[in-house]
Amino acid sequence: MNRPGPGSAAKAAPRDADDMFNPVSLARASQAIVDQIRLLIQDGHLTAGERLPSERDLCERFGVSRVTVREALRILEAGGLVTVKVGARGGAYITSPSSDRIGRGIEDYLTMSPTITPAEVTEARLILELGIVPVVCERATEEDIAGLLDLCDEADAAIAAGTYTMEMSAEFHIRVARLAHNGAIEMLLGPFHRPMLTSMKAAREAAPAMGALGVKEHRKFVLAVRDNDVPKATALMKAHLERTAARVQQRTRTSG
Amino acid sequence: MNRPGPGSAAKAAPRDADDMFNPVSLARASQAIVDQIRLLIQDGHLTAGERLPSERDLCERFGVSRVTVREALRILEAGGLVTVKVGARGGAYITSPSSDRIGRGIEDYLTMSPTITPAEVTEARLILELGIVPVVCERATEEDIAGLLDLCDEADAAIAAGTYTMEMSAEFHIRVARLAHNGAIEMLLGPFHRPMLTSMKAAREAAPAMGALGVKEHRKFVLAVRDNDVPKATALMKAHLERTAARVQQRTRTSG
DNA sequence: GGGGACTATTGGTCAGACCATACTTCCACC
DNA sequence: GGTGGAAGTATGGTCTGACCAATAGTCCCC
Repeated sequence: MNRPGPGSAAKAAPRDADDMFNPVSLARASQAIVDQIRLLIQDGHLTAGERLPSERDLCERFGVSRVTVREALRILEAGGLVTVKVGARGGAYITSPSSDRIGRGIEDYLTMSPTITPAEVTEARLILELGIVPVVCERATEEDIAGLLDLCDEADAAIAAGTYTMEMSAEFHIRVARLAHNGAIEMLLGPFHRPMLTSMKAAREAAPAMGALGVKEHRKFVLAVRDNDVPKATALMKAHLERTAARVQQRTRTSG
Repeated sequence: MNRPGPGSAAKAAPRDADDMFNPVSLARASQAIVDQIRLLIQDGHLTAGERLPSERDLCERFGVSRVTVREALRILEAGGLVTVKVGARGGAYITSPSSDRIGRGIEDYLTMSPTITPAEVTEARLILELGIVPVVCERATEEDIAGLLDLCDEADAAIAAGTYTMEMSAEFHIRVARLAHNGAIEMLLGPFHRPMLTSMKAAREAAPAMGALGVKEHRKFVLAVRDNDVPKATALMKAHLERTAARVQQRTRTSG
């Protein structure tokens, strides 16, 4: 492998006037590789399940060292575009981003972006959870309803035993979201629950009786869904979420 | 630095019974570092703007080589948790994930997940865009309305000149989303437009007159928002989006 | 014919080195 | 004394060559 100077490998290497003007390559070689592979995936030249050449192969093809290739793979892996397996027949396999991975990204954003207030997060969640109610009413099956009611029963038992947690409440909402039978919605809504949880845990300890009320509201909502009563179900969910939101807001003193 | 064998640096190194049972460390040292730093950020020990030690410092602290530290930084960078600057006073700075970065992740997911059909994406978009209408009506200022009307004028002119593109349509919807004045919603809704675009571009060429109708609908929607007529604005947007969705569905032959 | 050892492939890591970049300091010159 | 450029320094970006660890396939022996 020719070596035009380690640090300038990512550069244009303006050897002469012939290839002097076309380059404008990125600052980082690894990023350039990521962009290339990313494009190949988007254009369908690489599809899920396919296997990239080995790292040592990619080195030669891209004309960079293994370190650089590996950094590119780490970036792609972090984005959920490939998964890397070790051992013979191992390597980087093209894969579809998973809901979990994207969800964690959204979660990070909701949690740590300074420009987003808890009030905004709550509002966004409200819009999503209310928006799916018609879809949920339309698509919920008998088993779905029964499953939700079982969950309510468990929650009641937990409250009686004093073991009810916010996780169980979140579980209910996640299950409801799943009834929309829409992966995109499930992916968008999932990340909202974990951050909520942390900010609500303390609140619940201050007012443990609220949990019982929450479960009551959950149950009434399920019954409305069973009756296919969209307006009632929407109103119930709205009241439930807004009451919850008020508690969060009370604690976190948001500016919104 | 002691060197217990390169490949086993990430392992538990079960030297004797004393520390034999606590480990269960990750397969990859770089991932372990990512998890550690991630936790520090979440727990507030590292806040946005702070600077991590230099790569060479981190090597010593974690007891790994620079390659490993760098891979960890690439992963964190891909997740938008740090940005790396070069030169003196450079290094890894803790940063909040940007809307763009997360948006691209969502976009990847919507585009490439095999479990998500175009119909689901369309439905999710419908729920979001309809859900924000009340908020938009409530918060839109005079300038906001004027800006949207200007955009409609430009679109009309472009149609007359035959230069109207789907990008301009998407721009309208993005601007509307921004009127919700909610960063979370903007972040969630943004990624929906680019994938739509690609699947709609061809459709428009098949029916160029549709563009004019779309702009008409845009304008009527803006006027409804100006009048604070939530039901009317919602109905208009619903009809507009469903007509668009029908076109997409017609082309992509989704199973949903 | 089946099970275990061997081998090849491939990712994971290390060590040390060099270059490119950007900030800091300081000195010479005006 | 102020200013602009030159040298110094800290830091990321990359390269090289090597070894270890994990895994799948193969082959040999029982």
